[in-house]
Amino acid sequence: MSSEEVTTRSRILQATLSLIERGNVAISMSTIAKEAGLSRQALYLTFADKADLFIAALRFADGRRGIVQEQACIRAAKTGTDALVAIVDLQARLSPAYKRLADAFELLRRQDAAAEKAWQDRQQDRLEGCRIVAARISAEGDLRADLTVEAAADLIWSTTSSTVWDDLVVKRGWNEMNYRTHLVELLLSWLKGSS
Amino acid sequence: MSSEEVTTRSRILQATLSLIERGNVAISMSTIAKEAGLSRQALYLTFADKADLFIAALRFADGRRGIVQEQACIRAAKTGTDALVAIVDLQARLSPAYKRLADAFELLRRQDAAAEKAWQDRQQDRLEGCRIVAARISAEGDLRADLTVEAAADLIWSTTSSTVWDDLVVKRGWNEMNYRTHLVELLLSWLKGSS
DNA sequence: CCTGGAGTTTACACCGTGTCAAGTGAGGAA
DNA sequence: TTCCTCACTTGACACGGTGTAAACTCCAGG
Repeated sequence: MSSEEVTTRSRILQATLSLIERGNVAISMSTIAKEAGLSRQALYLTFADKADLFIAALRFADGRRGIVQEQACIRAAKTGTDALVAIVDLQARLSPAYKRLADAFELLRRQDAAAEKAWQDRQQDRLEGCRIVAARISAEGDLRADLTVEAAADLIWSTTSSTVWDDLVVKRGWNEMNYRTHLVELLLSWLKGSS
Repeated sequence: MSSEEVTTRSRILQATLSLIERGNVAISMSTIAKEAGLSRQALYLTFADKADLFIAALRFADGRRGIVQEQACIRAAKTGTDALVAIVDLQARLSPAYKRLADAFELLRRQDAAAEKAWQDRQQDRLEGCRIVAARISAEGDLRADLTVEAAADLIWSTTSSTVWDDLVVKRGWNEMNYRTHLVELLLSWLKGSS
């Protein structure tokens, strides 16, 4: 179970992620096979189908970055407000790579229920993180009285999505600094409420 | 040029939109032809290719709803703040149909430059609307001093996207009322700024 | 009458996915 | 050494999607 072990499986996953991260959008099984130095058929010896391969690639990518560890950092923040900053921060750092993965999954999700589920599970994890932070802010008395923790979590979750990141940073050319400060301001002014 | 005229072209476009709005995601030329009561080849007599057809369908949909008229309503609002409410309101009403169109375009945009451009043009129109509203809010002295009109417009634009609407209303089950009040609060508290 | 336009059928080339059958080659066990 | 097995290769196929082409039908207008 050494993480450095080079199995055929890991070579395929590496090749897949390499293609995804290179921004190559239409990725065929042939392309992946070529990238991994294998025949197209060899992919089907390890993975049931394309969706199966991509789901494995998703988990592989999550494992390679320390997603769990990153999320622990959010939990370790001193206050709920700091945790919110950490969420925005994490999103600013991870979104470039995430966006590519999301794009690669876009086609597959519509056709394959398992791929859709894998993607939703991942979103669910992020939502769970947002919920915890919203609960902390509430517990610390920083949440406007007329907001529920649920509503706060949902809105934090949706505004810190990689789609919004893409709109602002990629499409509108914001730099990372602007993204972080403005998103934190946006959410905090709403959560704490004073107007 | 009667808008009620039933040409082959309009029958094809109707059929296409009907399939898109029915939530049918994988739409093939065969399916459209069947829906329109024509042979698959007939589609190619009117449209160069699938992207061409979908771009026409996009414009057709925009024309059928009075998009231009709707946007005039935003301009007609008494204050910049009212205009912002109108934007959120419009988005709440149009997003269900928009989201379907966006999904149908998702696949095409990656492959066809013209389809990508048509979609971007449309996004650009909405951004332009946000810019005008941001400028009005600024002119009326309601914009926080440390915010530029550009930044305000960008953030209004990205948080009122149909993706955020989908996240909140479809995925998180918000009702229209919640979506509208919370989004307006979110944006106004940030724009006017007091914390 | 006959011509052209709109639409039809049938066929093809090309590509992507997924399956199948037969072959190869290297390493381990007897 | 021989034999077996496992991982992998090659080549073929069915299926479905896009886009092109040729030939046929049908009908209205000159």
